[in-house]
Amino acid sequence: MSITIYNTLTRTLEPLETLEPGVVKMYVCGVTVYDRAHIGHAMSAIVFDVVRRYLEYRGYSVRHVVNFTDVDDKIINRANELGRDPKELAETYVAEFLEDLDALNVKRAVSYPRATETMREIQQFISDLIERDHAYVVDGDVYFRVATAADYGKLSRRSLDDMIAGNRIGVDERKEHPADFALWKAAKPGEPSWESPWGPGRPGWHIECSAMNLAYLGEQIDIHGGGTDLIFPHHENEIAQTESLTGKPFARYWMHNGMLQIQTKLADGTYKLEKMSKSLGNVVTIREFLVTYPPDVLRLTVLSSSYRSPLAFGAEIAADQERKLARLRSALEPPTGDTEAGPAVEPLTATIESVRERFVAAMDDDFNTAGALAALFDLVRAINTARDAGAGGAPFHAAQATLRELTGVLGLTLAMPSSTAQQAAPFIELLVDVRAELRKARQFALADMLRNRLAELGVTLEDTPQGTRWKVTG
RNA sequence: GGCGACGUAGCCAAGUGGUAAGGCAGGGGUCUGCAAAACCCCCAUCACCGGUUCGAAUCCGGUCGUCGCCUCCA
Repeated sequence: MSITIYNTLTRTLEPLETLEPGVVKMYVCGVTVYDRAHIGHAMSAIVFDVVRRYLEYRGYSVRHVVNFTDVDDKIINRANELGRDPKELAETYVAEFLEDLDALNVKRAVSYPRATETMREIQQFISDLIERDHAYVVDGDVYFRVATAADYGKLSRRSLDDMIAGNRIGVDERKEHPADFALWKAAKPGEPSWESPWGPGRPGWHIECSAMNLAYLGEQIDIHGGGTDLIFPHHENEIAQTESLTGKPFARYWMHNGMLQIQTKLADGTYKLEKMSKSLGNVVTIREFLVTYPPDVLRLTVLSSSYRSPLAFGAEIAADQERKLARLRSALEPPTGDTEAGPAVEPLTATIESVRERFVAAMDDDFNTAGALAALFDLVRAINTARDAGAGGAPFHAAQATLRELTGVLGLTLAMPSSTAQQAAPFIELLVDVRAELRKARQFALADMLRNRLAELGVTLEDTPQGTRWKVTG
């Protein structure tokens, strides 16, 4: 069995065949750093983090590159509003975003090139396109000549005729074709600019990704990723630029994640989905999210559905995911017996291998994380059942190790929520001991009061035959 | 208007020709001083209409609905 990937370019599922055996060159479009990143950005990062982790699990070495667009109108406008330097502002958001990714357990890419630090390569790329008549200069701007790009529109399935027909009023008349797009923009007064053969200016958005791919990964790559909103024009234009220059197919597999949407419950009990946008005032930044929920909650939400579909998110969904997480963690509770053979253990041992097979089969099928999770939940049940039956020792721990390993491939930490709990632990244990004495003395009213008060503080007590366990849930 | 994606139980959702995974919520049990957790059992015919087929959630056509994109500059 091999890994199959849904390729937006062909709209089909294709087996993964890398350019170089055992190596996957993967480029994912990052963010324009003009504001704090939101959970939609996080979704995309998580999706491709899981792709990377799984490819690594299957033995590939993944050369993962993610860009930061750090010069752009939105950044300049924002910097002007705040009275700050655009580059300095952008780097602030870069640093914040990288911290967010760490908090979300997203593995860092191999490199994070910035547009402003790839300027020489970008200019070279543009020069080469001009030289080959794929681009032209007008008043210090440089435009890509779309008519010269073979198969322009093949990714987004549009034709140049459609684009002319559907064009809005006010097309720049200096452009040869309405669909021609800027490779280089002449500087306006007060804007950050770089010297170039065409005069001072800055790069267009699309060219930076083409140039970075060429500089960091070469003429051809295996996987190019991003959100579905980038299919047109961004990725379409990247293809036009790169393939016009190299004459070779650019990315073998184009992967696109669906957009995150906000679900809200209406007064009449029904639900509605909306895109997350500033105008609707429903943007949730990663920072805001992490104040309320553990990072695994967002990851589990992403994993629960297909990466290609729109992702619903809201308070109710997050609460569901938290309970799912608790269930996954329940299988990591220690054994209560030590039976290592016989009917208490045999079903568990059999389950381990079948679960791993189902996990791999699901993930091989275009990273079907929801199917993979279903297999893991069956392992959870098998472990809990075996524990109830008295299983322990090596077979039991092997099952738990498998669960940890496979959830780890998905990037879940299964960590308990609080770190402050560590400091409170001695005090909680003191109360648990006192309560144990009360129960022994059959002072149940007082014992229950202790349990209830601790619950209000976010500490849950569970009485088991082996004694009382406590965990932080708040 | 154009291009594309999608519509599976209260919620999230897997499943692309052979009679619906998984999780949450809900109901009933076991266990427990009572709980909690865990375990067992129950809970859908796949937006609608028509067609192809021995057989369709799964293929084709249509209807309704949801979502994304339709370019910076303007």
